[in-house]
Amino acid sequence: MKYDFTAIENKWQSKWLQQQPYGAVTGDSTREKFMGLIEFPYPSGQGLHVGHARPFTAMDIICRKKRMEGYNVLFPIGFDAFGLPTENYAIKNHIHPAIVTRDNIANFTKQLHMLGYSFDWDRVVDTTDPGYYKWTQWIFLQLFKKGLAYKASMPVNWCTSCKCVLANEEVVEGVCERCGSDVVRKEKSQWMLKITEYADRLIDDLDDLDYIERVKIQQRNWIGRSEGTEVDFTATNGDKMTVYTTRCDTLFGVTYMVLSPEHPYLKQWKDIIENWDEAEAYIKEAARKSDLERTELNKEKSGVRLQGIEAVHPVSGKKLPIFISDYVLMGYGTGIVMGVPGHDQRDWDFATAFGLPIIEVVSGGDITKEAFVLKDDTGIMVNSDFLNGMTVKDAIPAMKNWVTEKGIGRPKTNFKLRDWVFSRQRYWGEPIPLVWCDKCGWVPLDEKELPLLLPEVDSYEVTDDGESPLSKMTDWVNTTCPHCGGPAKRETDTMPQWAGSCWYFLRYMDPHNDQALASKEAIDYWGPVDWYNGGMEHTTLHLLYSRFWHKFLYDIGVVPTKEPYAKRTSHGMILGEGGEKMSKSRGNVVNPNDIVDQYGADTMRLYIMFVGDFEKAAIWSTEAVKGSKRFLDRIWNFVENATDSDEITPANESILHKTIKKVTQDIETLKFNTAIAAMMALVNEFGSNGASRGDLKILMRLLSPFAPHIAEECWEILGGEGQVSQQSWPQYDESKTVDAEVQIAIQVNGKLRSTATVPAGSPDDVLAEAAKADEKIKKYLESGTLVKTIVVKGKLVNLIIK
RNA sequence: GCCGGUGUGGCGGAAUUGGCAGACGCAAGGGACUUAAAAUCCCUCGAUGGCAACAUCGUACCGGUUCGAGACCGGUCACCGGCACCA
Repeated sequence: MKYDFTAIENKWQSKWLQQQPYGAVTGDSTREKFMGLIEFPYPSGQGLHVGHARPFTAMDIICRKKRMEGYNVLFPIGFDAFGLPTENYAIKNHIHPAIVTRDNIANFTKQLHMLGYSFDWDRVVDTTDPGYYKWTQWIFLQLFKKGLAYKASMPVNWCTSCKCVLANEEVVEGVCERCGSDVVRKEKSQWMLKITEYADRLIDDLDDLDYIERVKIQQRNWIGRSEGTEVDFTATNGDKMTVYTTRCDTLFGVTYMVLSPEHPYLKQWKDIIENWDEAEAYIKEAARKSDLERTELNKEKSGVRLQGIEAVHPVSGKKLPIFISDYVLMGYGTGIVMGVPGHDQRDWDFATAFGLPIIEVVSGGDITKEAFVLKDDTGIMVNSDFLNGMTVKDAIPAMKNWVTEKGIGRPKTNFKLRDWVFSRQRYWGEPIPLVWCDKCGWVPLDEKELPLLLPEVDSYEVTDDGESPLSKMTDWVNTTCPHCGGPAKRETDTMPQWAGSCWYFLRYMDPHNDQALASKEAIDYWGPVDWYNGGMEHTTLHLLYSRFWHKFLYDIGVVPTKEPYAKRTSHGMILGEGGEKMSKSRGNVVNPNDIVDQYGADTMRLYIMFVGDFEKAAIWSTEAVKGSKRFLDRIWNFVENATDSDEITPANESILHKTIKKVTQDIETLKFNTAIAAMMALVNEFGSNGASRGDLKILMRLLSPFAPHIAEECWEILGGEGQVSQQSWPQYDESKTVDAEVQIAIQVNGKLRSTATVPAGSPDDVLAEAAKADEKIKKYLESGTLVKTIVVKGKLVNLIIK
């Protein structure tokens, strides 16, 4: 009989649908718990693609193995369903986004069943379900009550096409991450979350986490902690001009000061600044430029020197010219920079462009050619008063202490991380549960009022002035103040797509709870997530945001752990046949449905894991899928013709133990490709030795996490008890993984000249003798003198002959 | 520019972390079975030379350490990802 994958897969999938065998049991103290997490998908209209199948299959394999090892496994799935594509589709087709979402989720669910994933289907979450976003809103209210959510008017990233603000993390190379349109700075009043308050903890707590190193590095770089010094300069009108510097040792090298064009001093100084027209024109020009233009022009330094005001050096008392220039960012440090052209290349470029003096305060470079920027802190201070003769390394703390004692400065830590712009001018997101009252200011809704439901609107389109579609719903907007009962207006912006995913793993632990986001017992039992695998692209977005929210929930006593995820790994992308990213426009997208139709889900699963190193990008090849199918065909054939014995075939014993060992270890280290290769090698060996039912039953247990349907079917054919997925994970006996005889390499002067077979565990001198006795080696021995013999146990003998 | 990562047959990729380079698979070639094809099974498959046993070369490039280097060290190049005027 042929391997009829369609019939087999349908049979087992409908059985699983009925039995729901993968339910997790909260509170089971008889077994160790394991929570394996994948990033829940955004249910797009295109459905599941092979890019999902890779991480999903991987975690499914891990969880299936953990179950067989006796763990109480929670492997949940859900849908991160708020977001722009759904809203845009809804606008275009005049369908409510909730209906679009429902249909897409139904399609995804079907596809996930089709691939045989062992999710706990009783715990599905949907971020757009009011029963879910009630708690997203609840967490937001707690953030608000603790002062971590605030509304501020500031220059924000504005996508010209989405007509919506973007978080810093959503701007990639000056354009919108989602649509690729230009991003400009726009002054807008926005809800912000104080993630910066957690910056230190977000960095420091990484040390104890089992995250792959590149994730930690990327988060550290993104948060960008820098230790430096603030120094107070003064303006001639008496205003304090505080700067931030990491090189306070160069204080005597300052020849000018620069303000960011957005600096509030500029408006204050309007009447003092004699060339205000010129300054104002520059400020306006800077505001008009998109981020892209601003960085593209970074070779040519531009700026305006302010007339009528100067700065005073805090030590020398010298007058210094003040400039405005867009190379100084308002969002970092103090928005004012001390210009040290001798030792900072940007300052050097600026000073050169404006003909400003360049003073050398660290010797060792040629400051007439370029700034001398130290990398190893070993330069010697010159022209620097009491610092002269010191190394830079010593001068930095010396100056830091000195300015602190004099009261003109202080140590300061800065971060690149900015607060999180949290509001979006969009319909399809969680409503922000706050109202504005002219008397009371921003007032939170009573928690009993949650969820604050999204109202029905006539149009989902943003207004041209960039207001949320909700702003037009006057019935909804106009409300009463929960505090004073007077007239009030609701916030009409919604939360960003990232909100719902910040805490979804907690909801999985207790998804039907209507009293709390999850019960304490459930959180205590399941948390933290034992293993979270996801894409690198979320490292400085979702992963960082959810660590932030979790730390906040820890602070208010909702969760017992500081960190949400104990372990984080990451998979590589699946590229199209030509080695390029899969995309609709390139037409190289592979639809898993087609592969399943043609070869079956088990082949699909096997291939996506066999395609290459899980952590690296891999190129899809529909041609190569056949190899995985052939492997399953061969297994099917062996099962149908199994030798009539439940014993292990002696000739297969050693390779069986080796394969168990290899597969067991490789799953833990994400080496699925070599685990499958090992099983293929085993089946090749069956080709020479034949395979008994006993041999094949072991293979089925190893195979079942990878290819669960065929493994169940074969288990049944082989007369196994129950289902193979309910069996224990096979154990290997180390002593049986060793062959009786091993082949060793014989080298002469480091070059392979022969091989020999010796009994396993032979002592060194036996190996040496075997090597010397080898027929092929004799001529080398005769050609010179043996001066040294190197023996590596069980591996090789190297004869040094001169 | 800065921070990561990668570079191995025609292709995807292995290599116990310093010990037989190319496991496993795809493609290709040859053979068996078949009226034929597909499927399946068997063999070959880094390069060069040789009838052959075998020899020489070979893991991006140059150099080094070592009895021995794909792996370690120094330098160079290429590609991929992230950040990018962060003072």
